[in-house]
Amino acid sequence: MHKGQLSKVREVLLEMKGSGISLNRNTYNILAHGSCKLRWLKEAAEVVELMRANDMVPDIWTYNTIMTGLCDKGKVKETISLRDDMESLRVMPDEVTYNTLIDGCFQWWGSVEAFKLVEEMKGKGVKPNTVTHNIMVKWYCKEGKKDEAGYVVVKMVETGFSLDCFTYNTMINGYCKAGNLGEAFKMIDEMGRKGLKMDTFTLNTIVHKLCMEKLLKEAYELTVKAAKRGYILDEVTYGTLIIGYFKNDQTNKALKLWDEMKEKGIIPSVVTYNTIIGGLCHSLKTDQAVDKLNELLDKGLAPDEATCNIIINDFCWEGALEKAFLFYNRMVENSFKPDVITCNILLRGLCKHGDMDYSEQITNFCTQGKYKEAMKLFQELEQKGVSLHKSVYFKLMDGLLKRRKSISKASLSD
DNA sequence: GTAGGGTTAG
Repeated sequence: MHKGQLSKVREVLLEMKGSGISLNRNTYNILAHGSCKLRWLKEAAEVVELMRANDMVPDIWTYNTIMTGLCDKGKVKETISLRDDMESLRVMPDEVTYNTLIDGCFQWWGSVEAFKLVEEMKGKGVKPNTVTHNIMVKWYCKEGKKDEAGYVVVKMVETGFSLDCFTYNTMINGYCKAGNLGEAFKMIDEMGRKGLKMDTFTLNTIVHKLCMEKLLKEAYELTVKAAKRGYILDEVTYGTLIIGYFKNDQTNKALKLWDEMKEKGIIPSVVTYNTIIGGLCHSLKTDQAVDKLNELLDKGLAPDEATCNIIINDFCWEGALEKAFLFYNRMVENSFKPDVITCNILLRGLCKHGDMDYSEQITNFCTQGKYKEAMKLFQELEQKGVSLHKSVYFKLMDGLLKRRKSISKASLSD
């Protein structure tokens, strides 16, 4: 559904309600779902208010849907307070509620808080299921804690849960990221022995690892073989290969794959557009990158944070810092949310030009994880009226972001 | 009509 269409749906529904036609719960839930998919969180929250104003109790689907939208955007606090709301209406959180919350918590707040939620879940008699375990395996893998991930898997089997494709793909990805391709292939064998067929996710994980190892020919041939055997290649498969070829300066092959993908009728999403735009920038083919950016816009797709970061990075790389900041500021005005990557891109650009005396000291503190000391020095210098290089702000923000502290837009645009 | 796996930017 397009944004315009959903607006229309909302309009008509509100009109119907206004003329006394009552809407049922499903109608509201579909509206909540559509709003979340478009990341219209305010509108999604309004659905609950609307339901309550019409003496209708939102159900578990309403809440779970909205909570997923909130967690995706990092609004964990709001999600938790929604959990309290639902409980007070006697809509009891279920496995889906907790799994959503736990995964969001791992992503935005870190594992300590996430595990508290796992305990809370158990305490309330909601039993962790395969999905809960898969979430834990995923985050242990991301944190490089192989043993802990393995322990969760053992525990899973012991408690009677069978491993599914998600579990295997998570572990295969974990092994690939840890540089252990051999173990990843062993997992694929094990999948087969257990009667689980590897899928496009498995394939893409392996293709990505091969590309990272510069084994482009092997990666490509694997996809050809897989396609012949009936596996579906999707935009991620192509995107992965395209990046691989760009990074190894085989621009023509990358562009050929882009065409091949489109010939197959695969419609690239914004992420895949980002890969081609980034690749073309990397190959100094800025004009062609702009063409692809325009194509993205023509298709009615919205550029995202990564698109902005890619463009800012390209300006910085060319040494066009003014353009980079001009673009950055314009985008911030247009609701672009800079993240730690934006900070690093600009920092790297600025470091090439600025006076690094104090910034180096603060950077050192940050590198050592001594954010308190870094902040103290920063404040002292500020009080003394020492004008600090912009990069210092970015480095500090980087540190603060890494500690998962929230950061205000105001302090970023200083 | 709700939760978990794979691609991009430093």
